[in-house]
Amino acid sequence: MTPTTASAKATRTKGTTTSASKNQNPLHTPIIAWYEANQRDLPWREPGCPAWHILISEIMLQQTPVVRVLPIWREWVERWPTPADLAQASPADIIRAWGRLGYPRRALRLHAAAQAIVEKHNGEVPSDHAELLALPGIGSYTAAAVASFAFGQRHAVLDTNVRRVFARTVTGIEYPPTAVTAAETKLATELLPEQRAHVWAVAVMELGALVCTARSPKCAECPVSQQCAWRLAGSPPHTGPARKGQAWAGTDRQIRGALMAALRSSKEPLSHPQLVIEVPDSALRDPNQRSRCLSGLIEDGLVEPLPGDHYQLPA
DNA sequence: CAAGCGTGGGT
DNA sequence: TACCCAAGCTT
Repeated sequence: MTPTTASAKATRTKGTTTSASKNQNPLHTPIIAWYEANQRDLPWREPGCPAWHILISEIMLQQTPVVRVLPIWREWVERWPTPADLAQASPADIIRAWGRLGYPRRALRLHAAAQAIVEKHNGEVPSDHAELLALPGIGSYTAAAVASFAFGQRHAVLDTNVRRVFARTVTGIEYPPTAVTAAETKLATELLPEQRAHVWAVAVMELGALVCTARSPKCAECPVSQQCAWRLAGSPPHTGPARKGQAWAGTDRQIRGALMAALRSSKEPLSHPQLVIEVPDSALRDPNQRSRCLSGLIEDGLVEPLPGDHYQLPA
């Protein structure tokens, strides 16, 4: 690995007025201490891990569990160690290497991000939050995460884990709102310590991932259970509308997944009849849905149509 | 801005 | 067994 980055590049200047121990919210010390003792040994957290490799991990981890990301991430950083390497790869290779991680449009966006990094940033992952945010597939969370974890900067990193930890410990509710609210962003910003904010960010995330979990939180192991507003309120259950689960059976999403799985595993272009065999019964009975999904995949750049009603992954 | 977008393990 | 949900982004 080429250590082009790391916390050493922290752009923030060191403490000015307040000392680290003074005037900070009471969650900081116990959560960071807990993190130092309990953090997982993840490869993208190793010192000197290149910003590009960290960026890859963040994209892969969007809505995807760590255990599923690990082997694919290792394959990618070895195969495409720099943005320039990925920028030159073919979509078909990238989509196949993405495997069954899910949401394959992420792979395409990462490809596009690599090309933008080559063309606009001289092949180096930008450290500026706004420049990160402008890259394809990078939104508010990922921009803050890369700026924090790859460059040691100070940003409010608000992912689903952090939102849940703050909802419970500070706001006193079991689950955060469906969508990120201005109040949550404000709170996360206010809680940001002056020093080592990137450590605070990853520590809160880790606490949410390992202890303050969505279901069956391990409060007995929590370093801040004694000051958790939700616990102190008697752990009241979530009120309000039930969070709607994602439909799956019979949806376009299922059909798209089946079509992509068929095309990934085939070395040759597939005819339309061959594709039909691969999709679930629900779509067999609905040619409209099939064609809609295929068109959508082509529109997304995930499938390339060939003459004679054949299809393949984009060359 | 709510809906759409994959996949598979946990409970 | 059926949900639930996992380091979100885009339109």
